[in-house]
Amino acid sequence: MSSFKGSFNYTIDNKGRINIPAKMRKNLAPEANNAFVITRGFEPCIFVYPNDEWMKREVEIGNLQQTNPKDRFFTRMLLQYATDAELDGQYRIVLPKELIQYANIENEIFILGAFDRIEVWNPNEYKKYLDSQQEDYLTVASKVFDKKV
Amino acid sequence: MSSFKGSFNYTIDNKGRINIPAKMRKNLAPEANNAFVITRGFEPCIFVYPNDEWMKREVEIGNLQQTNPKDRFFTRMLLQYATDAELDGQYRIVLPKELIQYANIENEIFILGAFDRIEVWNPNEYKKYLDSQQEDYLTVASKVFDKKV
DNA sequence: CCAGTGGTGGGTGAAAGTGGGTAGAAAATC
DNA sequence: GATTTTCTACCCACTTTCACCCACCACTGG
Repeated sequence: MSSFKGSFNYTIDNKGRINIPAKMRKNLAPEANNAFVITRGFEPCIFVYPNDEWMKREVEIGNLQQTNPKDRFFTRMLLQYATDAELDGQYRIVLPKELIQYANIENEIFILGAFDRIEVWNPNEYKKYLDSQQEDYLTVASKVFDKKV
Repeated sequence: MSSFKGSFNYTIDNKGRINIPAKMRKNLAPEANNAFVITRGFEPCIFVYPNDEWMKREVEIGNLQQTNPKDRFFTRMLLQYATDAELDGQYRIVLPKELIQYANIENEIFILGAFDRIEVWNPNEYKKYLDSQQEDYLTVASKVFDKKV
């Protein structure tokens, strides 16, 4: 199982390539085969799933009721923007132009390890996102880390 | 299970390396594999979790619902500052620059065993913290030491 | 007083991050 | 269907960073 953490300030070149940080490569499951599925994030950012984790999402999609309009819509949204990608010789992947636009990405990028996926943000968008949230680190951490009673 | 106690006045070198005190190394669980996860503390300090203890935190994160915006926020907050680290040949780990800044660390450090984690402080920040908390010590102590009814 | 462990400092080669050229494939145009 | 244009996968090249190695001193226990 792949599991990512940490954040990195990197750049994207004019071919749309981004480097996958070495520390994240180390946390990549062998089953992922250095392959990823790139898709639209829920916020203005890009989600990069390693293959092994994406497979789990596909199973979920398979369980949806395709006769249910809401389920159909969700399926389309998720799959419409999904692209396969593989690491090149320098451990980079190419992000689709469409998604680069969607995430408002220009030159600087903020790469974030988010457990089962890697997220790619415009650093400013990420700041905006953080500012829009009311809770601070301490509150969040104590909710998740404190022993349950 | 790893469990740490005691405190030590050490130094950090200009490469950001700190020595893990020998006494703490002895309390390191074999399952930790001499590996740690370093992350932001609640106060201006750095938390260093041995791998075995960090895994327990990751289980909590894995239980979050990634379709829920709040849970996504939690995931990001908790993982953003986390970094893997391993002991080098001299039993040291490298602290990320970002966290060194966050904790206001310059040259001298104060290392504190805090049960399931190791904390790294700027000694002055720790003094400040103590001064602000002194009166609470007895309150908490009674929780731990007094006989339960 | 000596040997071994513990803490600190620094040099260096390999790895990581970044940029760009090019040939062959795919697509577009005529 | 031929020709041109656009892409893109695959190289190669450069700079910076960091993991690893070696070295040294201080202290401690026998």
